[in-house]
Amino acid sequence: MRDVPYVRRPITTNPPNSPTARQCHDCGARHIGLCDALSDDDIGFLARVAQSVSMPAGKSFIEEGSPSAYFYDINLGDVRVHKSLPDGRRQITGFMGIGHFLGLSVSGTYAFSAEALNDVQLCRFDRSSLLSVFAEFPAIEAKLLEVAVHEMVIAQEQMLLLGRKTALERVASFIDSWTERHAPLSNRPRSYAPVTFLLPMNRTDLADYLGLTPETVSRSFSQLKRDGLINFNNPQEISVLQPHHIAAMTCG
Amino acid sequence: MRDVPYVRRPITTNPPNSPTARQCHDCGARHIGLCDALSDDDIGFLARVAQSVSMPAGKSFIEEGSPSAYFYDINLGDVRVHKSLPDGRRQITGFMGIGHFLGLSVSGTYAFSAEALNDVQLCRFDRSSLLSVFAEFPAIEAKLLEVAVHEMVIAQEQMLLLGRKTALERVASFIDSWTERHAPLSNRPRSYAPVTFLLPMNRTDLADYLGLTPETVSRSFSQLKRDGLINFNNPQEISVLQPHHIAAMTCG
DNA sequence: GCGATAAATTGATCTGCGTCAATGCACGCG
DNA sequence: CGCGTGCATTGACGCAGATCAATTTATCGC
Repeated sequence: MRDVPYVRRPITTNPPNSPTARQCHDCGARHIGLCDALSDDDIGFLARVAQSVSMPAGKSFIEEGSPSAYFYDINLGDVRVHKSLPDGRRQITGFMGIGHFLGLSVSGTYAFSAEALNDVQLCRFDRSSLLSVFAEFPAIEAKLLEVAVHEMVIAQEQMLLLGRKTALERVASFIDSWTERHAPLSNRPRSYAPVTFLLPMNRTDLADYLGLTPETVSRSFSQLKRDGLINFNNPQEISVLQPHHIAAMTCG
Repeated sequence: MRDVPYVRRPITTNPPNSPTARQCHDCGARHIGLCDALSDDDIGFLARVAQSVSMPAGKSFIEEGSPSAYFYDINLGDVRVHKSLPDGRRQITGFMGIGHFLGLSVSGTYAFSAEALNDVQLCRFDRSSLLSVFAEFPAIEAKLLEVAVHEMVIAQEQMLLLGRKTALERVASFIDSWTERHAPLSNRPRSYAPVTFLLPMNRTDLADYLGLTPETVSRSFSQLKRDGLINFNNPQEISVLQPHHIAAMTCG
């Protein structure tokens, strides 16, 4: 535990379940998102101040309004982020996967809630540890800014979707972005080849993400099935038969 | 022009209309937003690499999809930021005022357009200048991250509004946030006192911001008038007669 | 494999907001 | 001062998507 190869200065004692540098090297998020900004040498420092925690499917680990004690980086699994109104209406603001960070806060309390969609492994930093990481690695803070700017671009696209797109366009936009997530155009042997993947969220989650009802999401899926653009082997497993047609329906 | 008091190293020659350090000191945004992160001594550096530019009302100065050559900080006036679909549907993602920054980009092209709502003065940095500012003042980059995180919180609130609020709740939310902008609770003699201010945007802009039509915005305003919660001296000048009632209608 | 349970789908109906159209109102200009 | 132009408001009507309800399908424990 103590023999991490590259410790510049002591910050805190190693928490009991802290990952070793080895663990960081093997981490699913090693070359995605934030950690990609660090060299193999520097990654050891991170291992000193990070705690590895896991969450069972369904577990809520960030509560809107509670003190923002921790900062997280997703190592494995999928997470649902949302805001709620007092009467229970819910808006899911994003589905986060491996390499995404969560929990930065200026106000001192979380502005959103987060739940595990499936079994999730997280890299956890407490507030003070995070500050020491920033102090030691300005590259991390710069990378974080870069990521935040990118999140902002995605948020603006989602506002366009929620404010101005039709139900069918919303569903098509969702399918399109998840097709891209699972099979980037650059990686596809033929750009128009069908792609099959699993959706970690249910129809209600999808509705709360797209500003619709579960019924309307289902009807839109059915229409796309009827038109031969997609197919479902089961409600979780979607086959995008005509990715380019779906992309054309997103309206930008 | 050349005798700015605090130059650490030469970066570029001074552009012809660069503000002097004096100008930075007198700037409307000196103690708002980004520049607030700098000391009086350090602000001179900024003056070396910044250009002061002004835009007439209605002028578009950022075009979605064009190369992100510049970064802006608003010194005076109001700006409308939006994204569009190919068929002309528009979503305004924000109305920015003094001290707001605009134009950070990761991809190299702007993800949104921006127009002056009234006569606007901007502090402009080109890409390379901005990088030199970051290198010289890590505090600016840290502050930028803080601001970006805050923007993200606001964006998530807007997604909640667009996805899940009724027309009346959307309009009330807008009035509430602009009441807060013009007369923060902390500054008000009595928290429930009426507040009057000017709206720099028209009903169509408002509709494109709230995901509604101008007619629905107008009808919602009329209902709030009928209920005695607001009044209009003219379509631009709103009096919020019962700020606490309006706040209660935003539903969070 | 077989029932129990929850989720997804489909159908019927309703409604909030959009659409279309007319009127009101303010400001600028000859 | 009156007229024209553009925005805001108000009214009448229609429809996309919500709501309510029934049916089908997937999953899981036994």
